[in-house]
Amino acid sequence: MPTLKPGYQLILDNVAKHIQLEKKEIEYFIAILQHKKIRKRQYLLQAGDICRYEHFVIKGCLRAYYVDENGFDYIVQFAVEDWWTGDMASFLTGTPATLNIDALEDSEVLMIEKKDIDELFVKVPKFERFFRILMQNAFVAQQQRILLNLSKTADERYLLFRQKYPLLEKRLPQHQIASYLGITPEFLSKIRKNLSKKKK
Amino acid sequence: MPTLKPGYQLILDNVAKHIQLEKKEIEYFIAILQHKKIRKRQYLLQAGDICRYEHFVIKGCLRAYYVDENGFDYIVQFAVEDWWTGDMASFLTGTPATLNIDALEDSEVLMIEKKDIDELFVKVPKFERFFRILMQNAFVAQQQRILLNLSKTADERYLLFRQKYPLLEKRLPQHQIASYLGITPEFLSKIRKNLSKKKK
DNA sequence: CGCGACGTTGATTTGCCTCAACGATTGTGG
DNA sequence: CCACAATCGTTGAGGCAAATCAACGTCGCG
Repeated sequence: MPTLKPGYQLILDNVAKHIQLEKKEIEYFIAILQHKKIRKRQYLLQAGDICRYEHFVIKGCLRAYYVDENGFDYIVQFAVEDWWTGDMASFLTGTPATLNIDALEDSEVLMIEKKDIDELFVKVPKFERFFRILMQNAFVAQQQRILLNLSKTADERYLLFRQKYPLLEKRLPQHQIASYLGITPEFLSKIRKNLSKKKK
Repeated sequence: MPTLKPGYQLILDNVAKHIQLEKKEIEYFIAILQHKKIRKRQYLLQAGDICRYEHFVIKGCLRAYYVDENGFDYIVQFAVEDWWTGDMASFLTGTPATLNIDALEDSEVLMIEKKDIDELFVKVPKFERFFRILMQNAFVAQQQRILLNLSKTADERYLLFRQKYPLLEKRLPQHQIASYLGITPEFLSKIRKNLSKKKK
């Protein structure tokens, strides 16, 4: 096989974690991928638009977030290299997105259009399995997050976040983490101050 | 076709919402279902055990919940007729469950064992699609719940819960709803008092 | 340079919890 | 069938976690 551009290798490896593809299937899959670069602060999706793609990040970092009526935003997901993102509700039903997705760094994604995925499911049913497994894992992770939000205090959640995503913790501005944890940036600052005190 | 017991018709209708089955496939599917009755207060699954089944509720009402180190419990899901439940993390990985599931009313479920589901996916690949869609919908619902927990106050969440699940709101004891919403029963009581005041 | 993004700190307020006491209802064993 | 306990909801006093608001320091960058 000719060597692929690095991003494409990343998505093939991602797929290969759950299903094995034939050469022909790989070619077909690669052919429906669309490559896109997004500059820092640029939108990949805006609330109100219809989300017609699933996105796989091959470079950089994105955030998916909801903006409430008062203009506050709440991050539902970060997506760095090797992660999938999108507004699933909008994608599935074709209704306007409630989420915004934008880039926190200059980024690149591979996108699959809905009609191509639907066709992919028919032509290569193994992908039904792949996305089922993807969704199951996401489901478990989200359930975990719901439980943490219900049962833990802010500093516990922050510590667990650091533990689970040490790389993200270093890579992201603090106020983005605060938004993900559901607390104010000021309060996160105070939490960190307390923690550094305790360490001594 | 001979008429089926009512619970079986319910699950077939549930499946039929997303995939169409041949007669043979229906028979095969029905054959792997296991029927079980659970009395009120009885466990369907206890934390620490391994969850080997997916459960479909055909009668009654169950709750899936996590108990923290201090003995407080947090409800992650209610399941009434026509809903699926289980501890997905345990089911997928074969590790001990972190969730408990028990019956809030005398209930009945149809269960599918993991090995039978795995075989089902191979013999009737359409079920990959079915569970993919099921998971996608669950994913969207959970994401919604995360957003509500992050962005809304307790009374807003309560009102939205009533709006979304009016039947559950009538059927469940208040303190179970409080646990689902992530507030204390006392505080829910005060919320309700305020709301009834405002209505006048 | 100057401005905007980011983080910190302190004073004050508030949403929700804790604890305790008290009815109402349910259910259960004697 | 009654007595008593357990479950469920309500109410109030007090406390704490986290939000709000405002001021200020520090970068990085156009």
